[in-house]
Parts: sequence; structure tokens; C-alpha cells
Amino acid sequence: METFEYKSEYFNLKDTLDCGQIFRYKSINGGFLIFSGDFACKAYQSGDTVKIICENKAYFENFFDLKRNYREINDFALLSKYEIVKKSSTLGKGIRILNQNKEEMLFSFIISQNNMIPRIKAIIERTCIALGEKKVFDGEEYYAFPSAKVLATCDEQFFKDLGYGYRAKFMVEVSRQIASNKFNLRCLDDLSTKDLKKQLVSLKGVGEKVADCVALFGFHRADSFPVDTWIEKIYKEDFNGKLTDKKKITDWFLGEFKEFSGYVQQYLFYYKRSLEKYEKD
DNA sequence: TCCCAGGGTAGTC
DNA sequence: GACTACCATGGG
Repeated sequence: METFEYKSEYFNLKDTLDCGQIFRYKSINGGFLIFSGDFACKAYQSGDTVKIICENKAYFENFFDLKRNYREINDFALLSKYEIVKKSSTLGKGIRILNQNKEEMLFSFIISQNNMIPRIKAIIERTCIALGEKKVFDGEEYYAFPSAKVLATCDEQFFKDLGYGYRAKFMVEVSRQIASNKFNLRCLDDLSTKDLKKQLVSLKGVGEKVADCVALFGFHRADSFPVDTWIEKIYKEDFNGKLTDKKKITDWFLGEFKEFSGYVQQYLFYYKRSLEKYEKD
């Protein structure tokens, strides 16, 4: 077991976890239990300092993206000519884009299409319990995210019984393509973001938006800008945007925010959803 | 009852 | 290329 601390005004654990990029974590006394692929860690924040307990320090240093300069990213957004970008980057100052498991991101965001975050979490949780390897970390039992090889042994009805709905057939197809090595997620690192997305979109159930999310959260391609229904709403309401084609909206944001696009997207997404929650409470 | 959710596919033109 | 019906499920 290893414990390490990271001190930064640009790391807020709760905001990083709640901003919609990760689906497997839960609150424990005073902190969080976080899962990624096969691994787990515990993380606690007090003030500017986050304490992380894990069995694989190198993995979680990379997972939390601790070697990147987030001051530069946040400053870029704070200097934006758009009021909404300033506000959202102030609220989300401590958001970091996690470096998550590529397979897990691919399957998670296939599930995400036309779905709701609490329901996505529930489906993933049921999938891990049904198929994932049972593990114990620091006294906590958990189930790893199942490999494509294991997912590929299941039929469509199995996924439907877990609540996948019409996405069940995508899971069957994609898991079998990966398990049979017809599609290899580990050979895509050297591709440009454009070519990476082209490869991802070739998979059944993966369109532009899902590919953007996998590129951003699995490959850390910050020159990605996923446009979902929330971002579409922001584009219309807060940027007075007139485009209707989602691919053109993505391109417009990429033109505005360049290599910082992915970070700004998360600031905006979190801000808009936080407002909605606040209004409901 | 209709509308919405971190949308995508397949068919049509 | 753009447009559209349809796709499961659950919450509001």
C-alpha cells in the first residue's frame, strides 16, 4: 500500500469526480473510493491537499493527471472573452481531466448515448458485478471493469437483462471486435486526434460525440469537444449560437478554444449542470 | 401523456 | 452531403 499527497489549488476531488467524466466512484467516510479498470484507490481532500491511498502510485499519478500544469489551462479560460467561460472556469477551477482506462471509456460511453448519468452508473455497476473480477482493496470489496474478452462471451439478451436497451447489440458487436483483435485500442496512440476519431467512429454504436468522449477521457486528446444535449443548450443560450449541425458546433468550439477545448468543455458542462441542480434544490 | 437524457443507425433523397 | 423515423428505459 502506498500513500502520497498532492497539493494544488487546481485539484478539487469532488468537482473532478462529479463533472461527468467518470462513472465508477463512491463516497466513503470523508473521501472517495475510486475505480479504474482493474484498480482502486481512496482519496481524501483537506484544503488544497489531496491524499491518495493505492497500490500503484504511478498509475494513479497519471490517472489524476498530476504532472500537467493546470494553472495555464485555467488561466486561458479565465481570460476568455465569453462571460460563461470565465464563470464556469472559476467554479470548475479544480477540475482535472482524468486519464482513464481506454476500454472502460469506450464501453461506458457506448452506454451513455441517449441516457442519463445516474442510469449509466447503475448499468456499469451491474455489469461489473455480473462480469468483473472480484477484488479487495484496503478492506473494501469491489468488482473490476470486465475485459472485452469477458464481455465478448455474452449475448444480446444478457446485456438487455442488465438494462442496456437497444445498446445491447452494440456491446456484443464491439466487445467481440476488440476481443478478436480486429480492433485494437492500444495501436491508436500515435494517430492524430482526427484519425483516432475516424477509427473509433468505425465501431457500431460509436458516433461523433461518443468518439469525442473516448478521445478526451481515454486518450487525453484535449483538442476534442464532445457536443451533447447540455453543450447544445449552452451553445444556444450562452453563446447565442445559430448552428444546428452538431459536428459544426464541435468545430466552432475547437476554433475558439484550440488545444484547451476539452478542459473548457468540462468547465462548461459542469457549470450548466450545477446550475440546473441548484435551481431544483 | 409527452418530454428528456453526456446519441447513433439506417434509410431516403 | 442533409433529413428523419426509430431505437429501450426510467424520471419528471
